[in-house]
Amino acid sequence: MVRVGLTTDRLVRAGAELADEVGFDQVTVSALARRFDVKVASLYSHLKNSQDLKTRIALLALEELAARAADALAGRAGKDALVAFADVYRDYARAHPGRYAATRHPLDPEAAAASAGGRHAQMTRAILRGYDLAEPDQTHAVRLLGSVFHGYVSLETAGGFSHSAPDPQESWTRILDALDSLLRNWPTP
Amino acid sequence: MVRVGLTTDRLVRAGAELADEVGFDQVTVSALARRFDVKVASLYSHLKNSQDLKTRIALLALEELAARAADALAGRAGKDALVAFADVYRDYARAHPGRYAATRHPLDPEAAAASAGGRHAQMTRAILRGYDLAEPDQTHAVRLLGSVFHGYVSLETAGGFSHSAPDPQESWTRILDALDSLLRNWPTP
DNA sequence: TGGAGTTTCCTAAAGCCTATAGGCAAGTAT
DNA sequence: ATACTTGCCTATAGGCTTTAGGAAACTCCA
Repeated sequence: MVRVGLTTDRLVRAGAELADEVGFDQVTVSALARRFDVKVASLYSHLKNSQDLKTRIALLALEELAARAADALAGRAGKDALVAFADVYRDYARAHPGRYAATRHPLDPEAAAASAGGRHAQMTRAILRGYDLAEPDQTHAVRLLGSVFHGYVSLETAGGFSHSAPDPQESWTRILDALDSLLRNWPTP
Repeated sequence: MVRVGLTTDRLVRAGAELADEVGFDQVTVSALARRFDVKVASLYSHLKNSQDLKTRIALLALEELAARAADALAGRAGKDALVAFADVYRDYARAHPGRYAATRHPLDPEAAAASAGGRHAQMTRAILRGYDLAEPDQTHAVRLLGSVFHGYVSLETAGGFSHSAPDPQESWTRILDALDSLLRNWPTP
């Protein structure tokens, strides 16, 4: 009996790769076992169950994304920061569609609390420091930015904009221009 | 042997209800058979397979949503139309989370072509007639609106805004105000 | 009205996935 | 070298999908 050296960490990282290749929904304990050339039951010493695997992949993806976003934000402000931050999301989703899908995986409250989710919100708020928005408008703007980033990336990766002019990159650029303009001229009722 | 009177249509409608109750991902041929108190194999005379069921539920939801949107748009223009249209999406997603999730289900090209997807895009364009946007900015704006609506609704139903002030309804209203303002002052590079 | 034909639902079975229990061997510590 | 722990195994059970083939219920026409 050869020991392959399975660990929870290796399994989760391989699961993330698998997600990018076949889609997050298609990530199964069976497929992962196949990838390590190991029997399925062996994985259950390292993973509680299938749900646990998916949750851990989601947390990994959220961490990765937060790290890239933090990196992109360093030393930038205003529109520069806005665009860099937005690009991180879009680029990550295009390079790692399965991982990105994982970030949309519903987390139970404890997992959510332990996740990088809070950092994402904090970074969005940091971007808004470059604009002049007081509460509660700042929160409204945080929610708007989150919606646009997630919505655009989600529709684009789902193929919603494919095969139709103009180029999605062009729309993305112009939408970020528009958001910048909107944040500088946020309407008060 | 009692005949229950299964038809593709009844199955799809029941599948949509099931989706709203247990989530679109949990819709299975087995669960549907259970609901009709019928053996699983019996459904395969009416449905090609599990994928077929999900696709049909997606098409049903897209139709319903398009019908409601068309209704909301009738006799409205400008911001009035924008808000009414957006509310249709949000209200539909909150009332029918499973069906809404179904509308995000990837469709193969033929199904997509036969779907109400095109009408949704057309209606978004119709809203923009109340604003002064020439191509390609109109398309950029269509994509922005689609992203915001889908993104916000998706994050909200995923619980992203729950248990945090301010009220999501308030953010929604202010975001629509902001979009209206943005569309009236669309920046040109 | 009484088949003939069609439709609807059934049983049976195979394949894949999740999950648990219990066992043996490879590594580790004394 | 022996005892302990850990890692991966076999075996098993239950659920979902899908196909094949059969029998009962409905329909339609002579």
